[in-house]
Amino acid sequence: MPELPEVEQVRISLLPHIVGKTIEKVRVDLPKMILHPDPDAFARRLQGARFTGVRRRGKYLGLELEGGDWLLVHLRMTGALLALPKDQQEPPYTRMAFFLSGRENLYFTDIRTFGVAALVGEDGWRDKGYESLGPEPLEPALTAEYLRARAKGKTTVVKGFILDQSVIAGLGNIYADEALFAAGIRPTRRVNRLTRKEWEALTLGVRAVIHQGLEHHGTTFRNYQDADGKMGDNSRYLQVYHRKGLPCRRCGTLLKQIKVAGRGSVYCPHCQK
DNA sequence: ACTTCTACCTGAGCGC
DNA sequence: TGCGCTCAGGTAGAAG
Repeated sequence: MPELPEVEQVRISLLPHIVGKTIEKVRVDLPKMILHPDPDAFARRLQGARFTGVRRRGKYLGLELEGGDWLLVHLRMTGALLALPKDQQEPPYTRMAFFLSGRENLYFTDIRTFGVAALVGEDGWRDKGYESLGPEPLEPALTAEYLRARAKGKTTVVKGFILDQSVIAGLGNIYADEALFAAGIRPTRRVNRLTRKEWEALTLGVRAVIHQGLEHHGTTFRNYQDADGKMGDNSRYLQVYHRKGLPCRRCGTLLKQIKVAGRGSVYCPHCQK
């Protein structure tokens, strides 16, 4: 569920709860979510470790540990990291619990169980998805020229292209639709048919919608919440996502929803060409 | 190599 | 109320 702005909000809200805290014990309830090492070694190696920071890359979180190891986390569709007082009941759908020094514990909850975690350290293990991430939307490396070059020789639809995490890190279905609306480009357009001008508009659109999402602490529709259980308020500012059949905020035309690259996609038939 | 489809899960919302 | 169906903010791997 969470895309870049939501994951960034999780990162920020997590910091005061875990930095400086020691992991006294780890309980893994859903072994398949641990990518590396095996769940027993995972829990054992984390025991006694201390959190020193939290970083984000695309939709991945890196929970940094003293000594250089770090915990790679991807929330996928419905994952959440929640910090709660020890005397409070564990949240529903808890898949993993970190019992910390101090007054709180950290819970990895996940309804659909797609979320994953891994311990990354000296043993050289790498996560493929993480390693192949493209540039961050707000970094200077994301330019129209870069996108055009990456699209060279491809014929795929632009919606699928910008959802590809190796092209741009962090866009998901919401912000992809929003970026395409901002750029005036239909999600079904083929990347080999986009003009330079459109690549420019798309680059600006991606930056703008991600920036806006960050400002509003992310978008919440159903499951997403930050480490304090708070919701983002960006949904109020969305132009197309979840607005099928409603009038375009720019021109009044009724917004359409179609399936593109396997994902529900909303667009304005008048504003997007 | 590229593109599209399917699977992985659970729950919410819809029509009947 | 309840059943069956579709859809959901993601991505890896298979199939074409």
